Amino acid sequence: MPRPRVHAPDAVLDAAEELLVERGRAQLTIRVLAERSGASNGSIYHAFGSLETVVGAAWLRRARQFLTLQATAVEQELAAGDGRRAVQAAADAPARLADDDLRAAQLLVALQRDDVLTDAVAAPIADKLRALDTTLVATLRRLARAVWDRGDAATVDVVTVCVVRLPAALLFGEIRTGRVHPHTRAQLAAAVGAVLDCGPPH
Amino acid sequence: MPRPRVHAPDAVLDAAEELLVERGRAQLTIRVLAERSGASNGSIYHAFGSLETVVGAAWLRRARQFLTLQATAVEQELAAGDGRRAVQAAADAPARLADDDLRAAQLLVALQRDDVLTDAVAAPIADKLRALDTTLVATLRRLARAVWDRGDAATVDVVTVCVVRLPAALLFGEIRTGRVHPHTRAQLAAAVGAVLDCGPPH
DNA sequence: ATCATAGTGGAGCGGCCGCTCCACTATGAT
DNA sequence: ATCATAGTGGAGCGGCCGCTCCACTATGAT
Repeated sequence: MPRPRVHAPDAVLDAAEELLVERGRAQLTIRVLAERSGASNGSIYHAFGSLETVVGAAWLRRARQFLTLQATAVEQELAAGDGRRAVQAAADAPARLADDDLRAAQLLVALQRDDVLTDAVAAPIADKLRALDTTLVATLRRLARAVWDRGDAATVDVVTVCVVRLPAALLFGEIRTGRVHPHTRAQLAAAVGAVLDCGPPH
Repeated sequence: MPRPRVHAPDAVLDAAEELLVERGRAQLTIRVLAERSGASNGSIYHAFGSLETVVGAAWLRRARQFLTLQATAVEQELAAGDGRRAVQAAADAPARLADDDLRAAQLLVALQRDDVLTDAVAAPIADKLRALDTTLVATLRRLARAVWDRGDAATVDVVTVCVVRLPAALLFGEIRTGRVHPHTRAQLAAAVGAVLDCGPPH
């Protein structure tokens, strides 16, 4: 009964993604997005409600892609029974994503979770973004149990350092420039191993 | 012969520092800075020329403080002849700065070099900021030589990972929240050791 | 043919931004 | 006393922002 869409929402997200990777969040304005995507200001607001919702929805697609890839890699190593290697695989996941789909990795590197999940993100997208936290924490706890037979806060913190902080330090810059060196991945695996060897606080 | 200053430029930098730590760069506007520092819009522009110059000058003070502390720690370990421990000391420098002067560390964590050194920074401050790069690279090369008797790009890159990237990953979040745990410093030392053991690419 | 309605396009509102402009002020030199 | 001048204070300019508003359109149902 209504007029059909002429701008697919996904096409707007694609344009937003390009602009976020090329120019960063601060340069993504509704006017630039309208020009790049071909959709008018009015269409974008009708479909999404706010610019931050567009950013949230674009990020959500890629974060899901990443977590799926990461979970697959983790399950594979856990099936082989090696908790330590599972943590290393989880840490290496951003590098694997960059191999598979550089733009996906570049979007996740351009914008962190807290940059995305702001008050202006519409509830349906915000809820889905928060659901990703639960997924990630579940993976982290699973890894902590695999290494130490414990999934308490202290062990989860150690795994978080290995799987979130160390990859950000070593890989993100190279993903941004488009080339992840094998040597950097080896350094990451070594650093993860060393942090795991420290164990949780006393 | 002229009218004397009623607002010391350092007091404006102090106010800018507070605001940067408390609210971040995006919330630091000339109006907020004028209100907090007590200096008027006109005074601030007369003294600095642009808001980005204020930010640059505030950051410069703290970056110098940090590099001095870091260089002292490095020299001490190099005098003892242990290149590996010198790299670990350099990596630990942000944690030591946080112990000495939390606000200094928080400013450096709130803003990275590239956020500060923009086109709008007045030449005298911009030049001094660029001079810090030279100082840091000299330290990195010195460390590379101490570990491998080489100061080429490949070895300097490894030291950069140890001294710049790993501390950012492990310490910055805790500095932001105001409490650096000893266990985190131990993890950092272990990760630095592991990355050094990898050596430069083949 | 008419109607209800989701979607479209673009003018423009209100607000904040960095910065400019300029009348004015407080000093030391004469 | 007068003057030159570095510094002060604040009004307000021009520009960009996110977002609203609303007349209009293209469709399927009747």
